Amino acid sequence: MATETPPHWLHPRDIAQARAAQAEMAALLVAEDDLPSAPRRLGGADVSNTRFDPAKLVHAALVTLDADGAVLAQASETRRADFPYVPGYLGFREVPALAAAWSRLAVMPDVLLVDGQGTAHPRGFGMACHLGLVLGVPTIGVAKSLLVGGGEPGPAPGDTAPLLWKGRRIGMALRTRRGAKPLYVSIGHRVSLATAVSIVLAATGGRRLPRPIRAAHDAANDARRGCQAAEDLRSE
DNA sequence: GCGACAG
DNA sequence: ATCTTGTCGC
Repeated sequence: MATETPPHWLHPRDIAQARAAQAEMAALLVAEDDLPSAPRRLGGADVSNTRFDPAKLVHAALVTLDADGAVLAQASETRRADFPYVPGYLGFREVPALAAAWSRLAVMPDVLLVDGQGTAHPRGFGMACHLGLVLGVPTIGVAKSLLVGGGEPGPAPGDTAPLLWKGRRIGMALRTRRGAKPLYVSIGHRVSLATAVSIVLAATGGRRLPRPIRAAHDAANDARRGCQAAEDLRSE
């Protein structure tokens, strides 16, 4: 797995090359469990953006939580996005910064929950797959809305419904909280869908989003605000 | 050709 | 993703 990373896997010159890179990478994904058994250290990954930002900065953050949900470590990386936001190619915009942050994370998690799709993607290669493959780490895609496909779970927490697209099961729609929109869980890398759903559900502290995702979101926002504060001081 | 479209 | 207060409901 974690061998070398061809340049175009992180920095394709255009959409055509990005699409080809996704096909190359998708062929290397592992869809079976290849991670420690519980209790596990769960990681979270997310990116924050500033609207109308001419510098096009992406603030990426990673966090590692212990079995009780306490933050054991966190790392963030801010850099200019060298790829635009294009639905279906989010990995090329966010993975480079996340990978940089990963190298500075003091405590490695056993599995990483990524804010975005895994295999619930037009070509079966969402950003959770992208990040997992580049890092060689088990990842789970946790999306708040759909990119492709559909599926409506029952109203009770824990209810699921297959996320179907073109006759294929690409993930699972999961109700994590009554009255809240479902989450769309899919495989990233080195984990099975059943395990992914189990982990996400267990990490929900009565909230809609699993703890690692919330913590990563907070960390990414902190990184963004920190940069904003620095910019403000510079211009005064 | 007409919509849809993770973050 | 981001801009934002109050407000409805458990």
